[in-house]
Amino acid sequence: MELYQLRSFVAVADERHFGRAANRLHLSAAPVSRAVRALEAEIGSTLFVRGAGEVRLIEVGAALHKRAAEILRNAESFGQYARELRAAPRGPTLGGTI
Amino acid sequence: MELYQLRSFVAVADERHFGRAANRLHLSAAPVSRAVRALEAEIGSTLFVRGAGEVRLIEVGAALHKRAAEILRNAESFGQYARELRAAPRGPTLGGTI
DNA sequence: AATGCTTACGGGTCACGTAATGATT
DNA sequence: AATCATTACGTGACCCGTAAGCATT
Repeated sequence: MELYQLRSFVAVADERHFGRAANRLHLSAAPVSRAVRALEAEIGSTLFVRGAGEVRLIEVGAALHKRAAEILRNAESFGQYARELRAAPRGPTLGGTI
Repeated sequence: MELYQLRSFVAVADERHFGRAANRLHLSAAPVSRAVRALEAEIGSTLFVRGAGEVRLIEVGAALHKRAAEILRNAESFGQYARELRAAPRGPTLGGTI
């Protein structure tokens, strides 16, 4: 499992549409579909029902959506925090000079 | 930023040694070094001091280590939770039949 | 000289985009 | 017919391992 798969999963879950999810990720629809398929294969269960002109989360997918979104938020927060620390890299190295 | 980079970062931080981190990840030392280097480049700051026969986290690295480990734990938990849900996929689809 | 991190190099995997296909309205 | 997800196909990026380089002890 990799973050790019979770990004596609969450984007589709939010947009309820593979095309819009792809636009949001600056990708074409094909890799988004593949990423979700790969995640579903790894999990062993589908996450969406595709049909009726709508993409909808099934129960398993809805439960995992919250967790996936949390992981992505943490990952984004990680990068943001890192940049903040870089802006203020005051203080000695851990354990003193090496 | 991708999970494989965080895996290398956390492994090196835990082991304080690129070689042992590589063994733990079933990789050679080279890709571990590259993954950490890439993360450091993306962040804009080094994370370790290499030298004196020891690898040690600097302050920035220590702060990010905790966050990175948490992300990896969440990612692992995600997979585990997914398998649990697959084992008991009872219940209707969200919003009823499509 | 020995240990260990890093960089160079070549190869194989895989994620991407375009285009064709299938399914549904 | 139109829309949309999926699959096929070729290409480019990139991650990996091996090997050479460099620093420190």
